[in-house]
Amino acid sequence: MGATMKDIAKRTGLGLATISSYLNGGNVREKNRIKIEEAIKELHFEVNEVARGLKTNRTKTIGIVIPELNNIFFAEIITEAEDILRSHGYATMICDCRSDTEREREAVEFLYHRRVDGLIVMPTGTSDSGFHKFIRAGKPIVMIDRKMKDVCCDCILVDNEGAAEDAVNRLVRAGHSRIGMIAGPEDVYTAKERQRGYEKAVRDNNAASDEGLVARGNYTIAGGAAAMRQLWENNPDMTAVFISNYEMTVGAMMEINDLGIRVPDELSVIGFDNVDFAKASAPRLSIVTQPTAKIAQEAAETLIIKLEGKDRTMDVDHQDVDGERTTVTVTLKTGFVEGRSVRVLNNKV
Amino acid sequence: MGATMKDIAKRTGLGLATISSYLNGGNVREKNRIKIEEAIKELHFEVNEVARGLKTNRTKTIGIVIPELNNIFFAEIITEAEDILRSHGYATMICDCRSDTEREREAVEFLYHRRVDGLIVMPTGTSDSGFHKFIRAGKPIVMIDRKMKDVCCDCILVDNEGAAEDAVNRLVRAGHSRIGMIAGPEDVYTAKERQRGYEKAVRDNNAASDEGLVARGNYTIAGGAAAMRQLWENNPDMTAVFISNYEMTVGAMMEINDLGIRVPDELSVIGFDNVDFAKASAPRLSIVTQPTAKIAQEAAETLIIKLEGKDRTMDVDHQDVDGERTTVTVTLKTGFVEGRSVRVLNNKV
DNA sequence: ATGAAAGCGCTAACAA
DNA sequence: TTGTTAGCGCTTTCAT
Repeated sequence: MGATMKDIAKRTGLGLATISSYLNGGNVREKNRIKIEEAIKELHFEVNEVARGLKTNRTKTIGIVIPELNNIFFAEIITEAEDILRSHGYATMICDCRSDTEREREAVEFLYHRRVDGLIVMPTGTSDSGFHKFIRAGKPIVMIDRKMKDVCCDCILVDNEGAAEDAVNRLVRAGHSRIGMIAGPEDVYTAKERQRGYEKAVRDNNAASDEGLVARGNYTIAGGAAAMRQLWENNPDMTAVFISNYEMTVGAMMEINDLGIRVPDELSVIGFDNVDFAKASAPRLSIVTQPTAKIAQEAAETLIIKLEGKDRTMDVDHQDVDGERTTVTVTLKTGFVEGRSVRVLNNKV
Repeated sequence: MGATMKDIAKRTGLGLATISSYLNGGNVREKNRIKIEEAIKELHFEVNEVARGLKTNRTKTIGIVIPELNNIFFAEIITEAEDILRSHGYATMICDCRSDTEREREAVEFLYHRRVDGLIVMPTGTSDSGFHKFIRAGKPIVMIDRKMKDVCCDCILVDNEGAAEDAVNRLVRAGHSRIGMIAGPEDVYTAKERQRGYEKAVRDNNAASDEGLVARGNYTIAGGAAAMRQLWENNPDMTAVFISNYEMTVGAMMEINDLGIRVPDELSVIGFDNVDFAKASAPRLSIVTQPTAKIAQEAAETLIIKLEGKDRTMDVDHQDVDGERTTVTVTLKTGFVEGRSVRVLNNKV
């Protein structure tokens, strides 16, 4: 179909190596450069990245594995990461595994077959879904949001514990002491951390710490709604609630509306993650926000450095005990957007 | 790194062709089949899709170009499409062009270089962003959501006009006659269609049709908010409003809350697209919904048929005047989710 | 059913 | 700097 380097060589009377050198930024005599450029234009030549990939054993493609693409938190990260990667010449193959461990394993396998150069993963399960294959092949992995003990790779995390602690502290400073929490699944890394932050703040402030004040919502809308109802029914004296992810925030708000609970008069609320949703709620919700753009940026750049710097970074002090390159764990700070969903009960503030 | 077909050949004492035949589902003597399978297992052989792609000139990869990935409507479509494509062995390369025509052109170019087999596009601009290259190369394109006159490809559309008309008719049947609309950008296909539907319904029902009843919100949250304010201030007698996409629905709700407008007592509202948001609003919003899964399914399947059926479908009655394969345009029906945001003013219902 | 060999479009080592 | 040549791992004739 399209013209090949051979065609350019023939057309210009030059050798293949010269064309290749030109295409890869090597030195070519001015005169020849012009000839080549003319030929390229006339023949509509475009490098065949597939052939190049076969030869170099690098596809310039990154695999991304995420739990849910139609989840604003993940989608924002992907958007940004894809943008950065593409600007560096990397294509991204995205696989949505619908929060299913088995699908995650399949996706990793699929991407391995496709010979992607590296992986960005927000792991769903706690077990190795085939990541070791990549590690063994010397292909870098960056994990986002969750950390896995037995996989040696870079991690970009968020200070979930601190975020939850801060949210609860705000409620305490506003005078609340019976504060509920809608927690995520017990087996999810971020959920555990957020719950730990809540518990720490409750403890440190001598706030009420009944078991009944924590309801589990499983990070889903329906779960958030059910948890909200449960909290409300079991804790007549609860004056505030902290909801620990976006989906559950949506679900809780649905339930709050259905139950006719007045926010913040009857119940103060701090939610999670989605500024737009928070603003569109009545009243505007106070929420913890995650630095999605920053996460994506760190992930993409970490990966690119590993990929491009392979030759340079092999000196001794960049290696760890196993002789592998050192891995980095970055923990980013969360933000907070003030709304009108927290009632001030006293003047401690 | 990994084992190649050659290794399998050596190991089994068979020829390359036999291995290839086995891998591609050809006939292989039982005895040899077993030998091959053993060797594959022992050597951890995995087909190199890159090499295969170079040889066959098919990468088994589909490019997807969308305006915004962090837009729930598009994200839902992508999720579903990616799933279907992957189950057929196709990888997807997603490019988010941030609703920018120039970025869209770059993305199409990028994907062309990557030699993707086909394209799924939700076009941002009105001009050909390099699609002709694909058409010329015989690579199929499926357009979603918007149609472009000068690009010959399959289209999966939604009955936007009908959806808007239906929404307004519902308001009319509830007794409203001064109905506002928050419209999208003048140059966007779907926006024009939705506006046409509104206008048709207004006309057919002899409802008020002042120019001032249509405000333009540009499909953004901020735009929706501004448009809502404008409508409210300029139309003291307006009793209902139809908002024609999701982002503007969010923006309008923000503004409605800020202005303290009571829904549906003071203003009836019909929004667009996101069921979760609609349910989490107070009161629950009535909205037009789009069949995202169906759209994705139609798009993915249309593309796969074109791709796999290339040899079979070349008979005469599948060709159009240009000698190209016929193109299909599918128009899907929208749905409607009833909330509590429409006040019934009479008993026409 | 199987083997031998050519070649997809590119890069890279070596020679000139 | 430039040309020659040998593969990268696979599919695909063409024989056998």
